[in-house]
Amino acid sequence: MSGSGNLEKAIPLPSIRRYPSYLRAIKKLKASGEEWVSASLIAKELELSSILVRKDLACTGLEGRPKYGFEINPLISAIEHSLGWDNATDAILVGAGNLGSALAGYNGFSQYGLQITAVFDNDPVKIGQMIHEKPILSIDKMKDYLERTKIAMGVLTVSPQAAQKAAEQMVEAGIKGIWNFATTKLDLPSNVIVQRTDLSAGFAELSTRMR
Amino acid sequence: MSGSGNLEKAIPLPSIRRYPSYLRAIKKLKASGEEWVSASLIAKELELSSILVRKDLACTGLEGRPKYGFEINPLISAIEHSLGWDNATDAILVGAGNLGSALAGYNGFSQYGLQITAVFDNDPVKIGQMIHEKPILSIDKMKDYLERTKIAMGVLTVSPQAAQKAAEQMVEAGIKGIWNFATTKLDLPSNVIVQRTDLSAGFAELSTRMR
DNA sequence: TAGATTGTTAATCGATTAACAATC
DNA sequence: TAGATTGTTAATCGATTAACAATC
Repeated sequence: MSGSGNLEKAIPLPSIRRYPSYLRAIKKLKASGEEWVSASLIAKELELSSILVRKDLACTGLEGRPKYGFEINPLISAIEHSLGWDNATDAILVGAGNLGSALAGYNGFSQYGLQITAVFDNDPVKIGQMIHEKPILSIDKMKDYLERTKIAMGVLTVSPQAAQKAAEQMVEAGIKGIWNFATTKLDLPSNVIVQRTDLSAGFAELSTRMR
Repeated sequence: MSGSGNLEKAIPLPSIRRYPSYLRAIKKLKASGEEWVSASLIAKELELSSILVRKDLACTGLEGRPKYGFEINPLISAIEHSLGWDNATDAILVGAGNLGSALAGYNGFSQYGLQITAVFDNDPVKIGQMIHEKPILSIDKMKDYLERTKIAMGVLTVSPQAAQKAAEQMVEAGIKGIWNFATTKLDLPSNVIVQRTDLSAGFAELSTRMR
Protein backbone atom coordinates (compact mmCIF):
# COMPACT_ATOMS: atom_id res chain seq x y z
CA MET A 1 0.00 0.00 0.00
CA SER A 2 2.95 2.29 0.64
CA GLY A 3 4.00 3.18 -2.88
CA SER A 4 7.42 2.29 -4.12
CA GLY A 5 10.51 1.49 -2.12
CA ASN A 6 12.06 2.84 1.04
CA LEU A 7 10.22 6.12 1.05
CA GLU A 8 9.70 6.20 4.79
CA LYS A 9 9.17 9.85 5.63
CA ALA A 10 12.31 11.43 7.02
CA ILE A 11 12.50 11.78 10.78
CA PRO A 12 12.83 15.45 11.85
CA LEU A 13 16.33 16.34 13.05
CA PRO A 14 15.15 17.57 16.46
CA SER A 15 13.71 14.12 17.04
CA ILE A 16 16.93 12.48 15.89
CA ARG A 17 18.89 14.60 18.34
CA ARG A 18 16.63 13.50 21.19
CA TYR A 19 16.92 9.81 20.38
CA PRO A 20 20.22 9.23 22.20
CA SER A 21 18.75 10.53 25.43
CA TYR A 22 15.72 8.28 24.96
CA LEU A 23 18.06 5.33 24.52
CA ARG A 24 19.84 6.16 27.75
CA ALA A 25 16.59 6.45 29.67
CA ILE A 26 15.18 3.25 28.22
CA LYS A 27 18.35 1.27 28.87
CA LYS A 28 18.38 2.51 32.42
CA LEU A 29 14.84 1.21 32.91
CA LYS A 30 15.79 -2.04 31.29
CA ALA A 31 18.71 -2.40 33.66
CA SER A 32 16.31 -1.97 36.56
CA GLY A 33 14.28 -4.93 35.30
CA GLU A 34 11.50 -3.33 33.26
CA GLU A 35 10.27 -4.97 30.09
CA TRP A 36 7.80 -2.31 29.03
CA VAL A 37 8.13 1.44 28.82
CA SER A 38 5.63 4.15 27.96
CA ALA A 39 6.24 7.48 26.27
CA SER A 40 4.90 9.15 29.39
CA LEU A 41 7.52 7.46 31.55
CA ILE A 42 10.40 8.50 29.31
CA ALA A 43 8.97 12.00 29.22
CA LYS A 44 8.84 12.22 32.99
CA GLU A 45 12.38 10.90 33.27
CA LEU A 46 13.73 13.49 30.83
CA GLU A 47 11.38 16.33 31.73
CA LEU A 48 9.90 16.53 28.27
CA SER A 49 6.27 16.69 27.24
CA SER A 50 4.82 13.23 26.82
CA ILE A 51 3.21 14.14 23.50
CA LEU A 52 6.60 15.05 22.14
CA VAL A 53 8.09 11.71 23.14
CA ARG A 54 5.08 9.86 21.77
CA LYS A 55 5.45 11.56 18.40
CA ASP A 56 9.16 10.91 18.33
CA LEU A 57 8.68 7.24 19.09
CA ALA A 58 5.99 6.99 16.42
CA CYS A 59 8.63 8.05 13.89
CA THR A 60 10.56 4.83 14.49
CA GLY A 61 7.64 2.96 12.92
CA LEU A 62 7.29 0.67 15.93
CA GLU A 63 3.74 0.23 17.17
CA GLY A 64 3.01 0.56 20.83
CA ARG A 65 0.29 -1.09 22.83
CA PRO A 66 -2.31 1.17 24.39
CA LYS A 67 -2.11 1.03 28.17
CA TYR A 68 1.24 -0.83 28.18
CA GLY A 69 3.46 1.32 26.01
CA PHE A 70 6.33 -0.31 24.15
CA GLU A 71 8.23 -3.48 24.74
CA ILE A 72 11.72 -2.38 25.67
CA ASN A 73 13.92 -4.55 23.49
CA PRO A 74 12.13 -3.92 20.19
CA LEU A 75 11.98 -0.23 21.04
CA ILE A 76 15.73 -0.02 21.57
CA SER A 77 16.27 -1.80 18.27
CA ALA A 78 13.85 0.49 16.45
CA ILE A 79 15.49 3.66 17.73
CA GLU A 80 18.97 2.36 17.01
CA HIS A 81 17.87 1.38 13.54
CA SER A 82 16.45 4.85 12.90
CA LEU A 83 19.80 6.30 13.90
CA GLY A 84 21.78 3.89 11.78
CA TRP A 85 23.36 2.50 14.93
CA ASP A 86 22.45 -1.10 14.11
CA ASN A 87 26.01 -2.19 13.85
CA ALA A 88 28.92 -0.33 15.40
CA THR A 89 30.31 2.46 13.28
CA ASP A 90 34.05 2.51 12.93
CA ALA A 91 35.64 5.89 12.42
CA ILE A 92 39.02 7.51 12.29
CA LEU A 93 40.01 10.69 14.09
CA VAL A 94 42.23 13.37 12.63
CA GLY A 95 44.15 15.70 14.95
CA ALA A 96 45.82 14.32 18.04
CA GLY A 97 45.63 17.49 20.12
CA ASN A 98 43.80 18.02 23.39
CA LEU A 99 40.29 17.58 22.15
CA GLY A 100 41.25 14.77 19.78
CA SER A 101 42.97 12.80 22.51
CA ALA A 102 39.98 13.23 24.75
CA LEU A 103 37.50 12.08 22.14
CA ALA A 104 39.71 9.16 21.15
CA GLY A 105 39.58 7.97 24.74
CA TYR A 106 36.05 8.99 25.57
CA ASN A 107 34.27 5.89 26.76
CA GLY A 108 30.87 7.39 26.25
CA PHE A 109 31.05 6.94 22.49
CA SER A 110 31.24 3.17 22.55
CA GLN A 111 27.81 3.25 24.14
CA TYR A 112 26.51 4.66 20.87
CA GLY A 113 28.38 2.28 18.64
CA LEU A 114 31.03 4.78 17.67
CA GLN A 115 34.41 3.14 17.65
CA ILE A 116 37.50 5.16 16.84
CA THR A 117 40.03 2.73 15.42
CA ALA A 118 42.95 4.99 14.54
CA VAL A 119 44.16 8.55 14.99
CA PHE A 120 45.95 10.54 12.29
CA ASP A 121 48.26 13.50 12.69
CA ASN A 122 51.13 15.03 10.80
CA ASP A 123 53.34 15.81 13.78
CA PRO A 124 56.39 13.49 13.50
CA VAL A 125 56.76 13.52 17.27
CA LYS A 126 53.26 12.10 17.75
CA ILE A 127 53.30 9.60 14.91
CA GLY A 128 53.99 6.14 16.21
CA GLN A 129 52.73 6.88 19.71
CA MET A 130 49.50 5.48 21.09
CA ILE A 131 46.49 7.37 22.50
CA HIS A 132 44.23 5.24 24.63
CA GLU A 133 45.38 2.08 22.86
CA LYS A 134 44.92 3.63 19.44
CA PRO A 135 47.87 4.16 17.13
CA ILE A 136 48.73 7.61 15.82
CA LEU A 137 49.45 7.28 12.12
CA SER A 138 50.81 9.64 9.53
CA ILE A 139 48.21 11.32 7.34
CA ASP A 140 50.01 9.81 4.36
CA LYS A 141 48.82 6.43 5.51
CA MET A 142 45.17 7.42 5.66
CA LYS A 143 44.09 6.45 2.17
CA ASP A 144 45.64 3.03 2.51
CA TYR A 145 44.10 2.54 5.91
CA LEU A 146 40.61 3.52 4.76
CA GLU A 147 40.75 1.27 1.75
CA ARG A 148 41.74 -1.64 3.92
CA THR A 149 39.19 -1.02 6.66
CA LYS A 150 36.34 0.41 4.52
CA ILE A 151 35.89 3.17 7.07
CA ALA A 152 33.95 6.16 5.77
CA MET A 153 33.47 8.36 8.83
CA GLY A 154 36.03 10.71 10.34
CA VAL A 155 36.17 12.98 13.37
CA LEU A 156 38.06 16.21 12.76
CA THR A 157 39.74 17.85 15.73
CA VAL A 158 42.58 19.90 14.26
CA SER A 159 43.06 23.66 14.71
CA PRO A 160 40.84 26.02 12.69
CA GLN A 161 43.82 26.95 10.52
CA ALA A 162 44.52 23.34 9.62
CA ALA A 163 40.93 22.22 9.22
CA GLN A 164 40.24 22.89 5.54
CA LYS A 165 43.39 21.15 4.36
CA ALA A 166 42.96 18.20 6.69
CA ALA A 167 39.35 17.81 5.56
CA GLU A 168 40.41 17.77 1.93
CA GLN A 169 42.94 15.06 2.71
CA MET A 170 40.24 13.06 4.45
CA VAL A 171 37.92 13.30 1.46
CA GLU A 172 40.77 12.46 -0.88
CA ALA A 173 41.44 9.37 1.20
CA GLY A 174 37.84 8.24 0.99
CA ILE A 175 35.99 9.75 3.93
CA LYS A 176 32.27 10.36 3.22
CA GLY A 177 31.15 11.91 6.48
CA ILE A 178 33.02 14.31 8.75
CA TRP A 179 32.18 15.21 12.32
CA ASN A 180 33.82 18.60 12.48
CA PHE A 181 34.84 20.01 15.86
CA ALA A 182 36.94 22.75 14.30
CA THR A 183 35.18 26.11 14.11
CA THR A 184 36.00 26.40 10.43
CA LYS A 185 33.31 26.14 7.79
CA LEU A 186 34.56 23.45 5.44
CA ASP A 187 34.39 23.81 1.69
CA LEU A 188 34.00 20.28 0.33
CA PRO A 189 32.27 18.36 -2.48
CA SER A 190 28.55 18.24 -1.89
CA ASN A 191 28.45 14.45 -1.59
CA VAL A 192 30.47 14.66 1.62
CA ILE A 193 28.35 15.04 4.73
CA VAL A 194 29.68 17.48 7.27
CA GLN A 195 28.30 17.65 10.78
CA ARG A 196 29.65 20.52 12.83
CA THR A 197 29.62 20.52 16.59
CA ASP A 198 30.33 24.01 17.83
CA LEU A 199 31.15 23.94 21.52
CA SER A 200 30.96 27.71 21.75
CA ALA A 201 27.23 27.61 20.93
CA GLY A 202 26.51 25.85 24.21
CA PHE A 203 28.66 28.28 26.12
CA ALA A 204 26.91 31.19 24.42
CA GLU A 205 23.56 29.84 25.54
CA LEU A 206 24.72 29.35 29.11
CA SER A 207 26.30 32.80 29.34
CA THR A 208 23.14 34.43 28.07
CA ARG A 209 20.87 32.49 30.36
CA MET A 210 23.01 33.42 33.35
CA ARG A 211 22.89 37.17 32.75
CA MET B 1 9.61 55.65 25.31
CA SER B 2 10.48 52.06 26.16
CA GLY B 3 8.51 51.54 29.30
CA SER B 4 10.24 50.60 32.51
CA GLY B 5 13.66 49.15 32.96
CA ASN B 6 15.72 46.57 31.12
CA LEU B 7 12.86 44.98 29.30
CA GLU B 8 14.74 44.49 26.05
CA LYS B 9 12.96 41.65 24.32
CA ALA B 10 14.80 38.38 24.75
CA ILE B 11 16.97 37.24 21.88
CA PRO B 12 15.85 33.85 20.50
CA LEU B 13 18.16 31.01 21.48
CA PRO B 14 18.81 29.95 17.88
CA SER B 15 20.18 33.44 17.27
CA ILE B 16 22.30 33.26 20.42
CA ARG B 17 23.77 29.99 19.24
CA ARG B 18 24.73 31.53 15.91
CA TYR B 19 26.41 34.56 17.46
CA PRO B 20 29.76 32.87 18.14
CA SER B 21 30.10 31.95 14.47
CA TYR B 22 29.26 35.53 13.50
CA LEU B 23 31.97 36.76 15.83
CA ARG B 24 34.50 34.48 14.22
CA ALA B 25 33.55 35.61 10.72
CA ILE B 26 33.58 39.28 11.68
CA LYS B 27 36.91 39.05 13.46
CA LYS B 28 38.39 37.31 10.46
CA LEU B 29 37.27 40.18 8.25
CA LYS B 30 38.63 42.67 10.74
CA ALA B 31 41.98 40.90 10.68
CA SER B 32 42.04 41.28 6.93
CA GLY B 33 41.69 45.04 7.31
CA GLU B 34 37.96 45.64 6.91
CA GLU B 35 36.21 48.28 8.99
CA TRP B 36 32.67 47.64 7.81
CA VAL B 37 30.72 44.47 7.38
CA SER B 38 27.25 43.77 6.01
CA ALA B 39 24.82 41.06 7.00
CA SER B 40 24.98 39.79 3.44
CA LEU B 41 28.75 39.34 3.66
CA ILE B 42 28.56 37.37 6.91
CA ALA B 43 25.76 35.31 5.41
CA LYS B 44 27.83 34.45 2.35
CA GLU B 45 30.81 33.55 4.52
CA LEU B 46 28.75 31.19 6.68
CA GLU B 47 26.36 29.96 4.01
CA LEU B 48 23.30 31.29 5.77
CA SER B 49 20.45 33.34 4.38
CA SER B 50 21.20 37.04 4.55
CA ILE B 51 17.79 37.82 5.98
CA LEU B 52 18.49 35.51 8.88
CA VAL B 53 21.77 37.23 9.67
CA ARG B 54 20.18 40.65 9.30
CA LYS B 55 17.46 39.73 11.80
CA ASP B 56 19.96 38.25 14.20
CA LEU B 57 22.12 41.37 14.09
CA ALA B 58 19.08 43.55 14.61
CA CYS B 59 18.55 41.77 17.93
CA THR B 60 21.77 43.23 19.27
CA GLY B 61 20.13 46.66 19.13
CA LEU B 62 22.94 48.13 17.06
CA GLU B 63 21.80 50.14 14.06
CA GLY B 64 23.41 49.55 10.73
CA ARG B 65 23.85 51.98 7.90
CA PRO B 66 22.03 51.20 4.66
CA LYS B 67 24.48 50.48 1.88
CA TYR B 68 27.47 50.21 4.28
CA GLY B 69 26.33 47.66 6.82
CA PHE B 70 27.80 47.79 10.30
CA GLU B 71 31.00 49.25 11.64
CA ILE B 72 33.04 46.26 12.75
CA ASN B 73 34.21 47.28 16.21
CA PRO B 74 30.84 48.38 17.57
CA LEU B 75 29.27 45.30 16.07
CA ILE B 76 31.71 42.99 17.83
CA SER B 77 31.01 44.81 21.10
CA ALA B 78 27.26 44.62 20.59
CA ILE B 79 27.28 40.88 19.94
CA GLU B 80 29.63 40.20 22.82
CA HIS B 81 27.42 42.28 25.07
CA SER B 82 24.34 40.36 24.00
CA LEU B 83 26.13 37.17 24.92
CA GLY B 84 27.36 38.47 28.26
CA TRP B 85 30.92 38.14 27.02
CA ASP B 86 31.83 41.75 27.85
CA ASN B 87 34.40 40.72 30.37
CA ALA B 88 36.04 37.35 30.50
CA THR B 89 34.11 34.72 32.42
CA ASP B 90 36.12 32.73 34.91
CA ALA B 91 34.93 29.21 35.56
CA ILE B 92 35.97 26.07 37.35
CA LEU B 93 35.91 22.60 35.90
CA VAL B 94 34.90 19.49 37.83
CA GLY B 95 36.16 16.10 36.67
CA ALA B 96 39.75 15.69 35.54
CA GLY B 97 39.15 12.79 33.16
CA ASN B 98 39.73 12.69 29.43
CA LEU B 99 37.14 15.19 28.41
CA GLY B 100 37.82 17.44 31.38
CA SER B 101 41.53 17.57 30.68
CA ALA B 102 40.85 18.39 27.06
CA LEU B 103 38.45 21.19 27.86
CA ALA B 104 40.77 22.58 30.53
CA GLY B 105 43.46 22.87 27.90
CA TYR B 106 41.30 23.80 24.94
CA ASN B 107 42.63 27.07 23.58
CA GLY B 108 39.48 27.77 21.66
CA PHE B 109 37.61 28.82 24.79
CA SER B 110 39.81 31.80 25.61
CA GLN B 111 38.67 33.25 22.30
CA TYR B 112 35.19 33.45 23.82
CA GLY B 113 36.26 34.85 27.13
CA LEU B 114 35.91 31.56 28.97
CA GLN B 115 38.80 31.06 31.32
CA ILE B 116 39.05 27.91 33.38
CA THR B 117 41.02 28.79 36.48
CA ALA B 118 41.00 25.55 38.44
CA VAL B 119 40.07 21.90 38.10
CA PHE B 120 38.44 19.87 40.86
CA ASP B 121 38.45 16.12 41.31
CA ASN B 122 38.20 13.67 44.18
CA ASP B 123 40.87 11.24 43.02
CA PRO B 124 43.77 11.53 45.51
CA VAL B 125 46.21 10.55 42.78
CA LYS B 126 45.20 13.49 40.62
CA ILE B 127 44.88 16.10 43.36
CA GLY B 128 47.94 18.28 43.47
CA GLN B 129 48.86 17.65 39.85
CA MET B 130 48.50 20.26 37.13
CA ILE B 131 46.54 20.08 33.87
CA HIS B 132 47.63 22.61 31.31
CA GLU B 133 48.98 24.92 34.00
CA LYS B 134 45.84 24.60 36.06
CA PRO B 135 45.92 23.04 39.52
CA ILE B 136 43.79 20.01 40.35
CA LEU B 137 42.20 20.63 43.72
CA SER B 138 40.17 18.50 46.06
CA ILE B 139 36.42 18.97 45.88
CA ASP B 140 36.54 19.83 49.58
CA LYS B 141 38.35 23.02 48.66
CA MET B 142 35.73 24.15 46.19
CA LYS B 143 33.56 26.25 48.48
CA ASP B 144 36.53 28.11 49.80
CA TYR B 145 37.89 28.66 46.34
CA LEU B 146 34.61 29.98 44.96
CA GLU B 147 34.12 32.36 47.87
CA ARG B 148 37.57 33.76 47.35
CA THR B 149 37.34 34.09 43.58
CA LYS B 150 33.60 34.87 43.25
CA ILE B 151 33.36 32.36 40.43
CA ALA B 152 29.80 31.24 39.68
CA MET B 153 30.15 29.08 36.57
CA GLY B 154 31.30 25.50 36.44
CA VAL B 155 31.96 22.95 33.72
CA LEU B 156 30.97 19.42 34.67
CA THR B 157 32.85 16.56 33.02
CA VAL B 158 32.55 13.64 35.41
CA SER B 159 31.07 10.24 34.62
CA PRO B 160 27.28 9.92 34.39
CA GLN B 161 27.25 7.98 37.65
CA ALA B 162 29.08 10.73 39.50
CA ALA B 163 27.32 13.67 37.91
CA GLN B 164 24.36 14.24 40.23
CA LYS B 165 26.48 14.19 43.37
CA ALA B 166 29.21 16.36 41.90
CA ALA B 167 26.59 18.87 40.71
CA GLU B 168 25.08 19.05 44.18
CA GLN B 169 28.51 19.73 45.61
CA MET B 170 29.03 22.48 43.07
CA VAL B 171 25.75 24.14 43.96
CA GLU B 172 26.50 23.75 47.63
CA ALA B 173 29.82 25.48 47.05
CA GLY B 174 28.17 28.41 45.30
CA ILE B 175 28.00 27.59 41.60
CA LYS B 176 25.03 29.24 39.83
CA GLY B 177 25.46 27.93 36.29
CA ILE B 178 26.62 24.51 35.17
CA TRP B 179 27.76 23.51 31.72
CA ASN B 180 26.98 19.82 31.87
CA PHE B 181 28.84 17.43 29.57
CA ALA B 182 27.68 14.37 31.47
CA THR B 183 24.71 12.63 29.90
CA THR B 184 22.84 12.69 33.19
CA LYS B 185 19.82 14.88 33.69
CA LEU B 186 20.61 16.88 36.81
CA ASP B 187 18.10 17.43 39.56
CA LEU B 188 18.96 20.80 41.10
CA PRO B 189 17.30 23.86 42.63
CA SER B 190 15.51 25.86 39.97
CA ASN B 191 17.66 28.94 40.45
CA VAL B 192 20.67 27.02 39.14
CA ILE B 193 21.05 27.24 35.37
CA VAL B 194 22.03 24.01 33.69
CA GLN B 195 23.19 23.92 30.11
CA ARG B 196 23.67 20.46 28.73
CA THR B 197 25.89 19.71 25.78
CA ASP B 198 25.18 16.22 24.54
CA LEU B 199 27.91 15.09 22.18
CA SER B 200 25.89 12.08 21.12
CA ALA B 201 23.24 14.34 19.55
CA GLY B 202 25.73 15.50 16.93
CA PHE B 203 26.80 11.95 16.25
CA ALA B 204 23.18 10.87 15.95
CA GLU B 205 22.58 13.56 13.36
CA LEU B 206 25.67 12.60 11.36
CA SER B 207 24.86 8.87 11.43
CA THR B 208 21.36 9.52 10.20
CA ARG B 209 22.41 11.88 7.45
CA MET B 210 24.97 9.34 6.23
CA ARG B 211 22.52 6.48 5.85
C1' DT C 1 -15.38 -2.31 33.29
C1' DA C 2 -12.52 1.84 33.98
C1' DG C 3 -8.38 3.99 33.12
C1' DA C 4 -4.13 4.62 30.92
C1' DT C 5 -1.84 4.98 26.74
C1' DT C 6 -1.57 4.87 21.85
C1' DG C 7 -2.00 6.98 17.04
C1' DT C 8 -3.76 10.77 14.44
C1' DT C 9 -5.79 15.00 13.12
C1' DA C 10 -6.11 19.92 14.17
C1' DA C 11 -4.40 24.16 16.55
C1' DT C 12 -0.68 26.82 18.24
C1' DC C 13 3.66 28.65 18.45
C1' DG C 14 8.04 30.34 17.07
C1' DA C 15 11.59 30.70 13.69
C1' DT C 16 12.79 31.49 9.01
C1' DT C 17 11.94 33.55 4.70
C1' DA C 18 9.80 36.96 1.63
C1' DA C 19 8.50 41.56 0.39
C1' DC C 20 9.20 46.30 0.35
C1' DA C 21 9.69 51.07 1.76
C1' DA C 22 13.39 53.97 3.72
C1' DT C 23 18.05 55.60 3.30
C1' DC C 24 22.81 56.23 2.71
C1' DT D 1 21.53 59.42 -9.25
C1' DA D 2 21.42 54.34 -8.96
C1' DG D 3 22.18 50.53 -6.30
C1' DA D 4 23.04 48.11 -2.21
C1' DT D 5 21.67 47.42 2.33
C1' DT D 6 18.97 48.32 6.30
C1' DG D 7 14.70 47.79 9.32
C1' DT D 8 10.04 46.15 9.52
C1' DT D 9 5.80 44.03 8.44
C1' DA D 10 3.60 39.97 6.41
C1' DA D 11 3.77 35.11 4.72
C1' DT D 12 5.53 30.59 5.10
C1' DC D 13 7.25 26.73 7.17
C1' DG D 14 8.11 23.26 10.53
C1' DA D 15 8.00 21.74 15.20
C1' DT D 16 5.48 21.41 19.39
C1' DT D 17 1.28 21.05 21.78
C1' DA D 18 -3.65 20.05 22.22
C1' DA D 19 -7.65 17.25 21.50
C1' DC D 20 -9.82 12.99 21.02
C1' DA D 21 -11.30 8.53 19.26
C1' DA D 22 -9.50 3.77 19.38
C1' DT D 23 -7.88 0.04 22.20
C1' DC D 24 -5.72 -2.88 25.39
